[in-house]
Amino acid sequence: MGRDKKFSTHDLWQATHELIVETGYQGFTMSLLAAKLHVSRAAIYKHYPNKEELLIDFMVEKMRYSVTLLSEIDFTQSFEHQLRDLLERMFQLKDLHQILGMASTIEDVSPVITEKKQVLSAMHHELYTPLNQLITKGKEQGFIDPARNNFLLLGFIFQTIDIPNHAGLPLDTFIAEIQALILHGISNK
Amino acid sequence: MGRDKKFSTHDLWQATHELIVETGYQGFTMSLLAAKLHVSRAAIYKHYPNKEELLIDFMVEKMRYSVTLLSEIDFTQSFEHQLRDLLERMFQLKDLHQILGMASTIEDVSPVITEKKQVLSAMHHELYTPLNQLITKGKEQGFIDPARNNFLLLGFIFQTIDIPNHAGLPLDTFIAEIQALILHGISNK
DNA sequence: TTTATTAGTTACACACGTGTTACTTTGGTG
DNA sequence: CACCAAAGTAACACGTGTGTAACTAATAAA
Repeated sequence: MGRDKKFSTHDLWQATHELIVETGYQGFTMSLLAAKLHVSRAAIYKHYPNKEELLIDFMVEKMRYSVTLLSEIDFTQSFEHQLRDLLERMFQLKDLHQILGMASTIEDVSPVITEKKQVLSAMHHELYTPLNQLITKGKEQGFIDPARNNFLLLGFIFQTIDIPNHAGLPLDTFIAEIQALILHGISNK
Repeated sequence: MGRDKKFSTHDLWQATHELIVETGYQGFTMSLLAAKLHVSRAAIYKHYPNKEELLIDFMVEKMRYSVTLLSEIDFTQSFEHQLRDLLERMFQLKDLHQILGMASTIEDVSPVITEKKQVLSAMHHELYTPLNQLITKGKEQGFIDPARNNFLLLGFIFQTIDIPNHAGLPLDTFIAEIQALILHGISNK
């Protein structure tokens, strides 16, 4: 019963994704989102009681996808192939990574939000485990000095993913270059 | 003549710096700034006609300092010492780096702003030159493969500076670790 | 001590963001 | 066809941010 919807849940997440990438968390407004969906602001409030709950649900959704994507890596591969596989997957998640970084800045306007922020934070750790496993493997197989701090290596890889492609290299060579930088730094081999 | 000022230009830049680090560009308001200076909002408008001009002047000021600091590097040092020197100086500029990244998001509310944004952008290139010189030196002295793209190496070094120190390492060892990562990546030597 | 000048404050008008309420539209069901 | 329920809209109250104008306070010079 009732009349037809003007936008689906999928439309909503799509528009939210675009808008948050375009304007950032602070610039994200319900008016802009409504405009993107060709709908009045109040229509969105029929589905979500406030902006914060909408955004946190969006992030949980994206996080779920990210965790799945990274956990699907084939661990039987060699260290180097596994690294390459991981990098390619992390590249797919590039803007998600920054979006998810905004999660902590969402205001705790209701207990529901506080709760879901903790869920997100837990999933964030889950996201790191495939990367951690890779580092462990690298240490075992002699690619990485076991004395090295895992947090540091993790941070290093995450930061390296975000290098801007100012040179305009094709994606394949760009990823290959980044892999080389991660493995051997700027030094001549 | 006239009465005593309640805040100096130095106070203003200090408060602006603190506030923009605390709240980010979007969260920066004249009310918060005024509160930090223990002054009414209107008092600041006696010095600056609007928020944008204040922020762009602040950034030009900071940029000038950054360019000077990086240009003071001793180029007679060895490649590795010069890199270390550079890294230490870039660490001093850590929050400045992110602040200056916000420059492009300042709205062009007046032609003065558009003009100063271009000045900032030009100084941004100046900031890169010491780094570029270092890379060139590294290529000449055989530390770096000359075929490698300078933009990529530059981006790599800039990103690496921003690795979060989650492990809580002391600054000295942290910088040393980062230098090692830049030079040789995660690989065992 | 009077006065000019500069610094600062209070109060206003305006714009825009949020969330709610009362109303309208639209489609299936008895 | 009547009417009910879901979906949507318009309009309101409220908060907060910006920039301005009229007023007040303090200090140095005449």
